[in-house]
Order: sequence, then structure tokens, then C-alpha cells
Amino acid sequence: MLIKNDFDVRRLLACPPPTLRILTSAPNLNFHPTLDLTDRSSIMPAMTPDIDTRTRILLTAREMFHGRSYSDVGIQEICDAAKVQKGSFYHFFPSKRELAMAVIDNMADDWAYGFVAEAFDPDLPPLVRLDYMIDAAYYWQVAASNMEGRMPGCLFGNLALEMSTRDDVMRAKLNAVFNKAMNKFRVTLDEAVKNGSLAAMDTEATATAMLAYLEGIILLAKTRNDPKVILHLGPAIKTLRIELSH
Amino acid sequence: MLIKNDFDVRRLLACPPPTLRILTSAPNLNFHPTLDLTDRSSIMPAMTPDIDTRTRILLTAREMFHGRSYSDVGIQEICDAAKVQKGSFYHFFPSKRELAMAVIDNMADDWAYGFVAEAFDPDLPPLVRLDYMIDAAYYWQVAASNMEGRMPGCLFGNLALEMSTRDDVMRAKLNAVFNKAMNKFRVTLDEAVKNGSLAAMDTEATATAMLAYLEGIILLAKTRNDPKVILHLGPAIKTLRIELSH
DNA sequence: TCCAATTTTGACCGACCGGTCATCTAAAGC
DNA sequence: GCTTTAGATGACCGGTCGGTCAAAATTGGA
Repeated sequence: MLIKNDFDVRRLLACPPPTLRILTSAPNLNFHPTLDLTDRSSIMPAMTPDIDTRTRILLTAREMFHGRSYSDVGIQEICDAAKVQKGSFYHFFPSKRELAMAVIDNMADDWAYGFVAEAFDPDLPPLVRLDYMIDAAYYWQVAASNMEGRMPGCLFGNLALEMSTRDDVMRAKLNAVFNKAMNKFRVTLDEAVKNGSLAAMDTEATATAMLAYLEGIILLAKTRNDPKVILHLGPAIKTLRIELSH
Repeated sequence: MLIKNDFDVRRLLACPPPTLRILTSAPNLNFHPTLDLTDRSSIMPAMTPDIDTRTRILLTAREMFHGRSYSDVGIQEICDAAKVQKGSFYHFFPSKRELAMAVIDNMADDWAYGFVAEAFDPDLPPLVRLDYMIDAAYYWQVAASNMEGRMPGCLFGNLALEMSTRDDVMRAKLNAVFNKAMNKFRVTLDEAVKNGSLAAMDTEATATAMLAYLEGIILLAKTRNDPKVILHLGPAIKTLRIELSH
């Protein structure tokens, strides 16, 4: 059982917090979540007009940016889906760009306090955390895949490739998100080295390599539209090593 | 000396073939190309109106799609840069989408017969080919970086993340490009296993993992806007291993 | 109850999007 | 010389883009 509990797919998929479910799974085996992931009726932000307008815009945009791309999604389309007038949109967000920034922050928070926090649980043995992270990524893509019919990949990776050459501030913001994630890996590796389960290495470089690998397999899985790629290639993340430069 | 000769940056950067230059370098050290990469005057397709219109459109589009993104680049903009009327554009390409398809084919060809062929030279020891590939990726990004001021990353990776959820045919095409690249890795690994420089492994899975890692470090390098990330993390590609499932 | 601030509305803006088309030009084949 | 055809031209299409705005509706505090 890797994904232990309180793992809320709906939140990750830009949805208002539903009742929590307990998800169980065997490591690197298909999950059998209790959620009916084909039922989208309850998870669209627009369907729950009780949440405030700004949040509705934010979550709708997040889902659309994630499933498509920044340029491909128009403000009008976001407003329609969020059941908000365009004028209202510009009351809460000065521009599309600033919306994207807010989306990144929002997703980064959900990420950090969601399944990333769970995967990098200090109570878990360091190396198990790596498997956990792969597992979570896989499960997360399967869930999204079942809902949208296609793998959305990693929002940060998507935006990074799309926006890095167009907006340096957004690039830096995405880079900061990646750095935070890298640090989770680094702390884990440091601990593994300390307790002897791994030989001494350049933990920062290796952590960065692991993050790159994670993004890489998600990219490839998305291109194949097959989340199983993550399961298949993921465990090899533990073989990555960069020695200390002397 | 990894990048040995006939390595034509200008072609890779969507340019008409100039006179070839001999480039020399030490493995995993900064290259010192003989090209003045800050001089863009001679490499813009539009500046050489002697090449035929279709090619001019193709190469201009390739450069723009690579440096920005599919959605961000408009047909009018491509036509202006290629010094072509919009009507002429639609004489050669039925749609923007088909242009992108042609761009992918064109880049894939240049790639396969360009520095990929050079990196995976059968005369090189298998493991050296991997270093060569990393080196080529690094040099290629540095060159593009020097010209554009920012890292464009991998055209295929960029398009894959942008288009996979929007166009299944384009996704499949990009997937085919990745599969071809994966096969280069696989053949290399098979050879390495055969000659004993690597222990037996699942070469297909490991090859896929290596490709994913390559795309991953390019993604991260682009997000940091620093090609050196490729040099720093790249060599760890050789540590990736996926065992044969028994 | 009244006021002031917040939020919502929907019409509107100019620019640009991908794409069409009738017309013109120029070269090739005979 | 004449015809056929590939290529080039630039005006034009409906639609959508991101963004604006004045006015109306709603809210909450005094």
C-alpha cells in the first residue's frame, strides 16, 4: 500500500475538496480507487457555484491549462466553463498571464501539501519514498486519463516547455517549483546516504537528475498516451547516480 | 574530440546548408566552435531568397516553432519572416497543422542523418556513443542559445507536450520519432551487452528510460535557461538500468 | 435605512487568428 | 505564338483573441 490515505485525486484535478476516500494499492500495481473516475459531474468547478468566483476561475483555468495548454485556452472559454462573465474575470485577475501565475502557485501548493508531501513522508524509508513518488505520479495520470481520455502530463513540465522562451518571470517561477521538488529528492537522498542504504554521492545533482527523469518519463508517457510507461520506467529512478566531484 | 566533423549547426537550426566547418571539442567540455554564433545575418532562411519558397516556409516555421511554440506562432508571422505571401503559403501547405507535420518530418530527417547519426556511429564504442549524444545535445543547445538568447529545448519534446492532448495524429507522429531515437539507444545497449561492457539487461526498457532522461534534462535545462545542466546531469544517463523481467 | 465598497453584467474595442479566393505573372511545352 | 500550368499576389472572410468599461446589482457595516 503506497498511496496510503487522504490522497485526494479530486483536489489534484482542480476540484473542490470532496469527501476524502481511502485509497489502497500494492506498490507499482494498478490502483483500484474507490472513486468512480469516469463520473465528472461532481468535480467540475462550474458545477459547484457555491465556491467563490475567484476560486472557480482559478480551478477551471488550472484544469484547462493542464489538459490543453496556455495558448490553446482562451479567457472566454475559461469564463464560460466557470460560469463567470469576462468582466468579472478581469475584476479578479489583471491579465491571462497573472492567472497563469496564480494557477502555478495554486497547483504547486496542492502538489506540495498533497501527494508530494505524502510520498516524501519522513516516516517512510528513503528509498521507498522514491517508489511512492513514481506510484503517485502514475496513479495521478491514470486518474486524469480516465477522466479526460488522454494523459495531461505534468502541468509544470507542460508550462515550462511552452512558456520558458516567452516569459522569463514565469520560467523562473516554474524553475522555483522544480527546485522545491528537487529538494524533496535531495533530502531523501541525504537521508539514504546517512543511514547507509546508499553510498555517498552528489545528492543535489542526483536529486536533480531524478526530477529530470521523472519529468522525462511523464513526457514520454504523454506522447504515448499511456500512463503505464511511468510504472514501467519509473523504478529505474533509483539507479540514477551522480558521484561527488572531487 | 566528440563532435568530430561535418557537424552543421546551421542546418540543425533550420538554415540553408552553409559551408561546412570542422568543429572540435573535448568530451564534456565546452565547445569552441569556429562559427560566430552571434551572427545571425547569414542563417535566416528569409535572407537567402534563392532557396525555393516551400523550403523557405518550412525552415522558417521550424525555427519559429522550435524557439517559441506551435500556437504562439501565426501563419502571417511565418510568411513575413519567410518573405512569402499568405496565398503562397496555402499553395504549398493545406493548413498550419500540415505545416507542423512537415516540420516534424524535416527536423526528424535532419536529426537522424545529422548529429544523431554521428553520435550513434557504429565505429564508436557503445558507451562512448552515449556520451557523444549528451555532448551533441549540449552543444546544440548552446549554439541555439547563443543565437536566440534562450534555450529552445527539443522541438519534439516541446511539440509533444503542447500537442499530444490536442492532435492524436501529431502525437503519434512525434511518438514515432521518439521510437526511432529509442531504437538508436537500444541498438547501442544491445551491442554493449554483447561485447561485455554492460551486464545483461532489458535493453529496450533501458533505452526508453535513457531517452526519457535525455528529454527530462533538456526540459530542466530549458526551465533554468542553462544548457550546462545537460553537461552536468547528462553523463548519469549511463547509470540508468532496467533489469530483464523474469 | 442609507451609504460605500465589492462584485457582476454584457456590450464593446482593435488586433489578430487560420483560411479563402479571384486575379495576375511567368515560365514551360508545343 | 499560343496555351497550359505552377506560382505569387493581396484583399477579404468570419471568428476569436486579450482586454476595457460604464452601469447595474449585491453586499455588509453604521
